[in-house]
Amino acid sequence: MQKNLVIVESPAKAKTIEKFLGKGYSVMSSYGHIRDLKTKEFSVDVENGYAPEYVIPADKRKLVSELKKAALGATTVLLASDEDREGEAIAWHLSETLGLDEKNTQRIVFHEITKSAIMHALETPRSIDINLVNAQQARRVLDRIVGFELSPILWRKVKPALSAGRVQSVAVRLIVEREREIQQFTSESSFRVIATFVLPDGETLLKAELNRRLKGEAEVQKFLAACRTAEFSIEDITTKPLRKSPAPPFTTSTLQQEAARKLSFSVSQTMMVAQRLYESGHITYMRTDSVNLSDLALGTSKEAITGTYGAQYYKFRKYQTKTRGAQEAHEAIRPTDMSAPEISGSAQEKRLYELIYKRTIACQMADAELEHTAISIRISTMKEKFVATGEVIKFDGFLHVYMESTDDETEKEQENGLLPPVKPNEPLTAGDITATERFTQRPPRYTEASLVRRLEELGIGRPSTYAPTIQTIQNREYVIRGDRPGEERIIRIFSLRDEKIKSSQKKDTIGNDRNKLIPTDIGIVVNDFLMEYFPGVMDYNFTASVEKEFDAIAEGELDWTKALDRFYRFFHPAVEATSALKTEHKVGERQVGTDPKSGEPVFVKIGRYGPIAQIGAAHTDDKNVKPRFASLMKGQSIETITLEEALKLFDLPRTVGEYEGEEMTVGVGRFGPFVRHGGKFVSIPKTLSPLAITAEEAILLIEEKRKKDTQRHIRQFENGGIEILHGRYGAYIACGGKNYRIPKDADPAKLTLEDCRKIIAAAPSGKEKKKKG
DNA sequence: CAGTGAGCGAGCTTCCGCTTGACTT
Repeated sequence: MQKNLVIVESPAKAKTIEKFLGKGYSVMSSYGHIRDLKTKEFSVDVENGYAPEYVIPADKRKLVSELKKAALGATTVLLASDEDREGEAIAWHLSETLGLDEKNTQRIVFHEITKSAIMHALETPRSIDINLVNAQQARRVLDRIVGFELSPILWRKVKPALSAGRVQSVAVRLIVEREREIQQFTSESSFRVIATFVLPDGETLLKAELNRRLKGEAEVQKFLAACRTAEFSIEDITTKPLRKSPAPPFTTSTLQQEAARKLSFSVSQTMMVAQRLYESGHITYMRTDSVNLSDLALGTSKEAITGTYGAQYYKFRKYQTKTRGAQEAHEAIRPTDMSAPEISGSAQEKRLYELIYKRTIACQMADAELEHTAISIRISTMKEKFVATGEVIKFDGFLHVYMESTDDETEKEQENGLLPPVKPNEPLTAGDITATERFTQRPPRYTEASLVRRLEELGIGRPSTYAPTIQTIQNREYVIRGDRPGEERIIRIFSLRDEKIKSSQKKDTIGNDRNKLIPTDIGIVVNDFLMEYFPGVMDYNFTASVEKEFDAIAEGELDWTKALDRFYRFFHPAVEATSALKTEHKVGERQVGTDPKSGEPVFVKIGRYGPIAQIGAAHTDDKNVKPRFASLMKGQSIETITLEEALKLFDLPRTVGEYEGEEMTVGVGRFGPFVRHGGKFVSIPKTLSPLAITAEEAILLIEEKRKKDTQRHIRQFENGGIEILHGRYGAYIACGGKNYRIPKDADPAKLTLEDCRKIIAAAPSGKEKKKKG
C-alpha cells in the first residue's frame, strides 16, 4: 500500500509524530542536514557566483538512499523540517538530492508537536521558500570563506592547526578582553558602617547601615568620634509594596546558565542530559531560542498549578522572545507532561528535569508580593543617616516553587526580614558601630554559561552550537578552564563600643576563581593578531550586520551572491595583504632581556608546540651559532614571564642524582614535568617544581609509581603478552597494543588464559569499527 | 604518551549549523 512520507529532522520527533498521524503516513528522519560543503576543500567557486559544491557525507549515504527509496514509493512526500533558515535549506537539499517531483512534494511546518498543530500543518502545505534557502546558503558560504581563509594565515603566522571563525574568534575575544580588564583593574577601598541600635524597650535590636561608604581611615575616625556624642532617633518609616515576576521558560541558553548555577553542570553536560530527557519523551526539544509555550502546555500547567497550589497561585502569562536573531522554530524547553513533577532516570536526569519542571510551572504562577520597609535613623551630630531595610513576603506566588539564580558574586547585602515596629522620633541607643573595609570587585571571569549568555546577547552562535563552540576554543587551547587563587587582603575594622574606638584587622581572600575561562598565550596572540588585521570580522556587531543582510535575502530584497560579493571584496584583499606581510619577528614575539652569560637576546614566543623561550636570534651570520629553546611551564605566560624565570627554563633537563645505579634526570615534556629513570618516566605533581626537586623527592615518586603499577596489573599471561589491567573504566585485557573489554558477568581476577583468548577472538576487529568514517 | 623547535621539505590542519550514534581505555 502506498503511503505519504513525512521527513522531519530528528528521529525522536519522528516517533512522536508517527503516533499522531496513523496508518496512511510513514515518518522518517533526515538527522539534520544531509548535504554540506566538502570538509577538506574550500568548495566555493568564488569566480562563478560563489557556487557551493555540495556533497553527501559518507556517514549519510546509507540514510539518503533509504530516504530515496521511501520517497519513490510514496504518494506524497511532506518535507517537515523546522521553519527556520536551516530547516528550509534541509528541505531544499532533500528535494534536490532525492530528486523529488514538485507535483507530489509539499513543505509543511509546525512549531509544536501536538496533534492539532500537525493537523493544521497538513492542511496548509506550501512550497519551498527559495529565498530563505538562499539566506542559508549565504550564511554557510560566508562562514566557510571566513573560516577557510583565516585559519591558514594562522597556521603560517602563529602555529599549525589553529582555527578562526565568525563565532569562535569573537568568543575568544570576549575572554581575552575580560582578562585585560581584570589586569588593569585597581580596586578601591571604602568603609561600610553598620550599627546595632537598641529600642526603648531595652531589648529589641535594630541593625542599620550608614547611607554612604566612608573613604579612608581618617574619615572613619572622625565619623566614629562624632557618633560618640551623638543622639539617635527614628526619622522616618516608609513601606512600599514590591512585586516580583517569574523568569520566562527555558531556552537552551538559559537552561545552560541555570543548570550551571544550580546544579554545577557544564554546558555540554547539560546538553547531554537534556538530550536523554528528550529522547525518552520527558521534555520538548532542547535546542531552541523560543520562550513560547503551546496552548496544550499552558492548559496543563494551569491544571497542575490550581490542583496543587490553588487558583490564587495561577496567572496566565505569554512570553515574547527578545533575543537578537532568534528563529523560533521550536517551543521553549518544557516537560511534555505537566502533571509529572518527577520522572524516573539517572540522578542527573532527575535533577535537570526537576529544574525544567519548576521553571515551567513557575512561569505560569502569580507574582510574589512583598513589602519593603526602610527605617531611617537620624544622627544628631551629622547629616548622614543610618538606614534599616527589611523585606517581608506577603504572598509567595511563584517563589513557592522556583527562584532564578544570578551570577552576581558580589556579597549579598544581608537584608533583614521583618523589622520591629517603631514610631517616628523614638529615641534609640547605639550598641556597636562598626566600620569594615571593603574593596571594589574586579570584573568576573567568564564561566562557560556566562559566555553563552553574552554570545546570545550579541546574537552570535545558535542553540545547537553554544556547547560545541566552547569545546572548540578549549580544544585549540585558546582558552582553558581553570582556577586562579584570590588575592589576600588585609581588612581594617574600626568599631565604637562603650564610647571607645577600637581597631583590628583580619585577613580575607577575594576574587578566588574556580572553573573559569582563562585565555592562554596562544589565545591572546591569535586574538591580537586578528584584531589588528581583521577588525571587521572581529567586531561584536559583525554577525548582527550580516544577519540583517540574510534577512533581506530571505525577504527576496537582496541577491545572495551579491551580498557575498560585497563582503568578499573587502575581506579577501585583507587576507591577501596579511598573507604577503613580511615581518622580522614572529607574531606575539617579545624580548624579555639579554642572557648575561652569552650576551644574546632572550625571546619568548609561540612555537610549533606552544609557548617557548629562545636564547639567541636566528639568521645570524655565524652558522655555527644556533639559538637554544625551552618550553614555558604551565602557568607561565609570554606576556608576564621575567628574564630570570625564562633563563631558569634552560636549566632543564638536569640530573638530580642516582638511584639503583641509574641516573635520574628531570625535564618538562609534552605532558608536563617528569623524572626519567632507566628508560621510565614518572610525572612530577603540581606541588613540586622540576627546577627545585631533590633526589629524595624523585626517588619517592619513582617508588610510588612502581607501587601503583603493581596494583594496576591484576594478572599476567605469556610473560606479559596478555595482561589483565585495572583501568579507568574497570578491568580490561591488554594484548598486542590493543585493549578488550571483559564481559560484565566475568570476574577479572579469575579469568584464565583460555578465557582471555576467547574474549580477544570474539572482539570485533579494528577495521570493522573504522569502516564508517 | 615524554627532552621536539631555524627551514632544499611530505602532507596535514580549518568554518558554522542541523542532527545522533558508537564507543569505552
